[in-house]
Amino acid sequence: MVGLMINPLWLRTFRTLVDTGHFTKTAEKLFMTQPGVSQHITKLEDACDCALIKRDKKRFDVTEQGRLVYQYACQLDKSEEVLREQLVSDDPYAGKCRLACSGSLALMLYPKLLDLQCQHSQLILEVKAAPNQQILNEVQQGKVDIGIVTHIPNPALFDVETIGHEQLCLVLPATVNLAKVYRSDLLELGLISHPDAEHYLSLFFAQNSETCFDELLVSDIPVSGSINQIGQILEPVAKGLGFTVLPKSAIDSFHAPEKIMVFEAKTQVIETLHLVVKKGRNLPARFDTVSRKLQAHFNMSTSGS
Amino acid sequence: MVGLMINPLWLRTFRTLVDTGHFTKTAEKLFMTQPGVSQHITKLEDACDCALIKRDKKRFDVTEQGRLVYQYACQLDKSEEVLREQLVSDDPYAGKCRLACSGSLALMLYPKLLDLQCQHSQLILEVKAAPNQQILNEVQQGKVDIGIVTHIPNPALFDVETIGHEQLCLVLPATVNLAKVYRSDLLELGLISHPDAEHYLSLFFAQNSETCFDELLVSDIPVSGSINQIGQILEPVAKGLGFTVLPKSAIDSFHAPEKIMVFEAKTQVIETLHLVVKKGRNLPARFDTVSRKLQAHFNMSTSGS
DNA sequence: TTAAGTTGATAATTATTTGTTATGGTTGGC
DNA sequence: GCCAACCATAACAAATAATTATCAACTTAA
Repeated sequence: MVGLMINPLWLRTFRTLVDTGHFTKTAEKLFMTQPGVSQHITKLEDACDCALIKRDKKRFDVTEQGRLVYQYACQLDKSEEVLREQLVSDDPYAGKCRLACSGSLALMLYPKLLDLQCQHSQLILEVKAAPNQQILNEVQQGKVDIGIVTHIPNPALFDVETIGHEQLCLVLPATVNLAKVYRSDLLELGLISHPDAEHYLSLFFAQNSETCFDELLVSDIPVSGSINQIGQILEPVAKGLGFTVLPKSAIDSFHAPEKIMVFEAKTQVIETLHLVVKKGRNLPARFDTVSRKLQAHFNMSTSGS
Repeated sequence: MVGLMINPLWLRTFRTLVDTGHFTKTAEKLFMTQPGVSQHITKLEDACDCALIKRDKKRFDVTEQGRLVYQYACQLDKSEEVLREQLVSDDPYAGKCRLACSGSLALMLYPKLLDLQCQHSQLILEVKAAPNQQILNEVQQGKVDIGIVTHIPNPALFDVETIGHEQLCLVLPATVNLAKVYRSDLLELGLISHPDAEHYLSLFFAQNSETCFDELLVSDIPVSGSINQIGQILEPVAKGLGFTVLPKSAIDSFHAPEKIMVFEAKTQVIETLHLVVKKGRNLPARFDTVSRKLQAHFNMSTSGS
């Protein structure tokens, strides 16, 4: 490791030295004395470990390395200016937005968000599919900026806002083909599990406990398969290997709907979606843009269905 | 203007602080004391004129601005590393090469040099067409790295190397169509001038003084037009508006050769091409690459014709 | 709840760095 | 050849940075 770091002050001096071609004029321009300029150049040359100018009598030529350093100095200047601009301006259409949500939501939302990114190419969207608890953790740790979860978290740690609803459906293989589904059917088939399966299922049972699934516990159901890729969850179901629970939106996009059967529950199981942000964090303007886009989506889909 | 400049040392501290999440650990890692870390962060925040971390009891969260500055720090780190690499390595296939030569040479050489750039995309070629004297000036001032000129300049100021030859030709409108051209013809037509026309013409007269152009002086010839774009010089000649002198290579590429007539002089007028570099400047390796390419071109064209 | 042990902020002091003045050696113009 | 301009070096003063010492707030464990 080299002891010296390149000091931007030296770079500024070097830059004006190259521009003016005179040590004395550089000193004047930068409101410093001539020996100061000499010293800055010496320091910079030490830090770069090479000659930046070739001193020839009274004149000097910029060396090859000097040119590179000059270029670097210009670039640095520019970068810092850009940074300063970024620091003060809160551009609603530029910057990175990191969102975490369930796989099924990601499937729905990412295309919408990419539309937004197409309109504003400076707006970078990063969507991560994760189970509820992980979303909360990552929001808390600052690994993502906003999360969408299905139950209201600790209000001491998060700022929460409701943004939409999702209907949960029980999906079985089409081969089952029953008018009514009993607990024995589920126990026989087994669950095709996924990151949110247990949570969804417990909601389902809770709201339908007095119909066909009397007193069924999630822990009673054997797991007959598992996959954490939203697009593939229904594959084993279509093959008759088990059942699962998923939001309606995720089922609608399945490529072979004739091979699965969606069970119509007595009472619809609706899950509320909450936008969560780490408590006390005031997000920059671009998150409003994204948030508005999300809300537009959910308003449209609820009024549309 | 903001008083404080962003110090890379503060940035390094900030970066490790964000990475570790602890002031104390940062201090250990950077072989400094804990108050030093605190001070660096404070300084950096002052320089950025905004909070970079949000102190919450013992923990802290990186603010939006903090993220930007962190990103900036990483970028800076990378840049400096790249610079240091560039400073030590003398890559024969990367960097900028600025060449100045006559317009006709540029016409010939630039495509060849672009071939080189296609092979090595890091090698940036900048070719500038200029008259002889300007080339020498710019080489001297360091505005271009190498020049190609047609007469040997002051050896105290330049390092010179011969790299090739060019035949000069007198070009007249095809309508003239004479077996022999006399001084009166030239005086009547007038010269279509271009940056090197006077120089070329004086060479021509000097070597053919005892044939048809007895004692003709360049200053005697009226100028009937002028253009500094090599590709367009022959247009007025083709239209019968005047004559000019050009290197053979430039004439060969004219789109309407039937409208012009190249005068066959008694003694061929050959001009020697010299590669010039500012005296004492030792060029980096990439100039060897370019120089070799140039030499290959001239060797090929002389052996080929 | 309290006591011990961390952790980060602040103040005071010391060390280092930076910038200035003073000075001298070359160079180039007249 | 002399004078003025220019840059380098040295010595010193000013400013800055790092350290030690200390304190307050929180965490953990008894």
